[in-house]
Amino acid sequence: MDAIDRKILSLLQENAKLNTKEIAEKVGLTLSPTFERIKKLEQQQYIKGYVALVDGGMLGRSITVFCQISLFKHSKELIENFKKEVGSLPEIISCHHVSGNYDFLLKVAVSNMNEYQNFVVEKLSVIQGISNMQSSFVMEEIKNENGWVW
Amino acid sequence: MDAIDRKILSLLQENAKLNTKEIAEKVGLTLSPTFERIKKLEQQQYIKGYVALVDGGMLGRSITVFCQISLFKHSKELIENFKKEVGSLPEIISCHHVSGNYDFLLKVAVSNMNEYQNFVVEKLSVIQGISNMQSSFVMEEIKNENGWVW
DNA sequence: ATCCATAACAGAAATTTTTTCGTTTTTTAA
DNA sequence: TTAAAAAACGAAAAAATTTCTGTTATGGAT
Repeated sequence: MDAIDRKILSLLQENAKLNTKEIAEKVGLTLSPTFERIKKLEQQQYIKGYVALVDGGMLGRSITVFCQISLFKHSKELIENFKKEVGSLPEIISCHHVSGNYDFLLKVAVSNMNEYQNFVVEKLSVIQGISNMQSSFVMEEIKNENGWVW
Repeated sequence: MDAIDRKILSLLQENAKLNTKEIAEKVGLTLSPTFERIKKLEQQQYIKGYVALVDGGMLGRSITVFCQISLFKHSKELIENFKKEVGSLPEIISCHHVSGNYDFLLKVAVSNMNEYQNFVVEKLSVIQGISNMQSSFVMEEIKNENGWVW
């Protein structure tokens, strides 16, 4: 893992459709060593996978909400249960267990308010152990990198 | 945009390395129409791009923090300035302008506490207009989909 | 029922990309 | 300084993808 490897990661996390030749040019190597480096980065799992970025808005998934969740108490049982439920709800884009004023931060995406209400009332609030919930509606996405290399 | 297109999006957002042949099999079409559909989805920007998912932890980017930011007042000038500054800070993975108890939610990734302190003191707090800041450290990432199709 | 437009099909050709391999260069350590 | 290891190189092959045909099927509208 040297500077060239990082450069390769940085390029691929921007645009995974770059082919080996193009990457080779950009990092200043020829095809073969570049190819070997990429394969190695994949094998070693520096690269976890390749995905297409889909425009949620174009599919009508236009409302995004961040929900702060607090549990009654921090028992292992409640936490494990909460994690399990989160995994099964497709409306939940991301979920982080955090320290601080609340316990979990959810990012939720739905098509409309009705769907959001339904999500909260029927799916989220029925999870046991939740003591408090606070929603912040996203008005604008200013930045959303998926990159970790720069 | 029909059910087959959505299936294609769903497959590609999981794994962009699937080739046309494999996708064709999974959606029950042959190569040519599948190929045309994918190209169309790209042209119409349902697919915004293809990226490699890089393991931040393996690169030492091991601390993730969510920061809630409040501004003194919601003037256009302050907001525009804040957005501009956010764009130039690579530690900020994402930034959303939200409604509710605070104005902006940042996701920040750094290598260690020292770097975080430096980020807060030297880069974030110097942005004009910030009245309040609250940090929540991520203890566990329970879910982090980049998908919008299911 | 028939026509039209759209979508799917099958196959082949052209192009590009990936992969491999032997050789050369560079780096590292003794 | 020299020997061993690692990395880079260049070229060729193998494989896969893209692109292009012309044909057939499907679905709606008249």
